[in-house]
Amino acid sequence: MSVQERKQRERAERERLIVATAREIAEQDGWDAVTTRRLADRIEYSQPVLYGHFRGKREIIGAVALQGATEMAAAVRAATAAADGPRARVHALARAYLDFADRNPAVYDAIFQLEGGLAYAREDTPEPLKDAFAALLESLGEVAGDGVGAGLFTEVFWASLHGLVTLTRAGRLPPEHTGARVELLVDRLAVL
Amino acid sequence: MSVQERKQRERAERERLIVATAREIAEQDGWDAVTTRRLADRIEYSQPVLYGHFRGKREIIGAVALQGATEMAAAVRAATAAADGPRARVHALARAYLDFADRNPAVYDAIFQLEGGLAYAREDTPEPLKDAFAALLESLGEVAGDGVGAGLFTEVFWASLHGLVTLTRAGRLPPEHTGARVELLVDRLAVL
DNA sequence: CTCTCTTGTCTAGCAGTGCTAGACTCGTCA
DNA sequence: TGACGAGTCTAGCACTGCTAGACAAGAGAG
Repeated sequence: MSVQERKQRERAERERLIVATAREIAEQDGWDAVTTRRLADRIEYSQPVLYGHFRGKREIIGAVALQGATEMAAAVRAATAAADGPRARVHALARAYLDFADRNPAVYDAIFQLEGGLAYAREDTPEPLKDAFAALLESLGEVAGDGVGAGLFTEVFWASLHGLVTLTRAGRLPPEHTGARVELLVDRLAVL
Repeated sequence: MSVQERKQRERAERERLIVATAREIAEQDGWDAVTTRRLADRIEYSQPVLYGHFRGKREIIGAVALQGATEMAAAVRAATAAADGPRARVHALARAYLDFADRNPAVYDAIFQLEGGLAYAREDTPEPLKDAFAALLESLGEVAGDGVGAGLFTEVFWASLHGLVTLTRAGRLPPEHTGARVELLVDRLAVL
C-alpha cells in the first residue's frame, strides 16, 4: 500500500514539475519555445514521460491555464477587497486584470487565447475557470445598471479589457495611453 | 524591354496567386494548414519560389493582412455610409466589424492577431492599416463625447469589439448573446 | 534469497514543419 | 549558334509533436 502511495506522490510531484517548468519556459521565451524536447530536458526525463501525464502539448497548456485562472481570481479578489465603494472596486478590478496580463503574458495566453482542450462557459467547465469569471462578476455585477444582467455586463466589460490586453500586446495599440483607455472604459461602461 | 515587362507582369501575377491561395487555405483549414509545402503545391511551383517573393511565411501573412485591411475599411465605410445619424452609424459600424470578422476569420487573425512583420500605429505603418483605423475613426469620432479625443475613443471602442470577436471565436464566450453585448457596448460607450 | 512479471523509462524513429544550398534547365541576347 | 544569366527544382538541414518497441529496475510470490 505504502509503496503505491509513495509512487502516486512522486507522480503528482512530477506532474507539478512539468506544469511549472512549461510555465517557466513559456513566460521566459514564449509558448513556441515550449517544445516537448526542451521541456523533457529541463525536467530531466525523456519526452515520452510527458505523455504519461498529459495527452499532449495542448493539455499541458490547459493545466497552466487552470493554475493561472486560480491565481487571477485571487488577484482580482484581493484588489477589489481592498477598495472602497463600487467605483473604486471597478477601477481596482480593471487595473488588477491588466496587471496580471502584463506580469504573466504566457499564462494569460494559456487562459484566454490558446487551445488547451478546456471547456469554457458550460456546465462542465473546470471550477477554476468558473471561479475566475465569478471573481469578475462579484464586483462588476453591482455596476451593471438597471435592466442589464450582471452576467451580460461582466462579459462585455471583460471583453473590453481583453481587447485592450491583446491589441496592446500584439503591437496593434501603442502601450502609452493604456491608463486613459481604462479610465474611459470604466467611466462609460459602469453605472454608478 | 517588353520581355522584362512581361516577366514583371507574370511575377506580380504569381505573387497575387500566392497571397490568394494562402488566404484560401487559411480560410478553409486555418493558418496552421498553410504550410509552405501545401502552398507551393497548390500554386504548382516548388517551395523556394515562395521565398523569391516573400522572406517567409510571416510576410505572406502580412500580405494577406494588408489585403484584408483594405477590404475591411471598405466594408465599414459602406455600412456607415448607408446609415442615418450618429447612433445608426455606430451600430452599423459595430455590426459590419463583427460581420467581417465572422466571414473572414483567417484574414481577421492575419490583421489583428498574427505576426505578419507589419508596423502598427506608427508613421511607417502601411497605408491600408492606417486607412482601416481611419475608417473606424470617421464614424466613431463623432460620438466620442466632450473632452475625449476621437483617437482615444476609437481605440477603446475598437478594442471592445476586438475583445468580443476573439473571446467568442476562442470559445471563451458563447456566441448566443453577441447581439445584446454589442447593443450594450454601443449604448454605454457612444455619447449621442 | 531467487525468480518472474509488471511497471516505468528510454532510445530511436515517423511524418511533418520552415527554410536554403547547390544543381540544373531554359529563354534571352550578342 | 553559342554563352550567359535568370529562374526553378531537388534534396537536405534542423527542428516540431508524438509513439512503438526495447530494456531495466523494482515489487511480490515461492
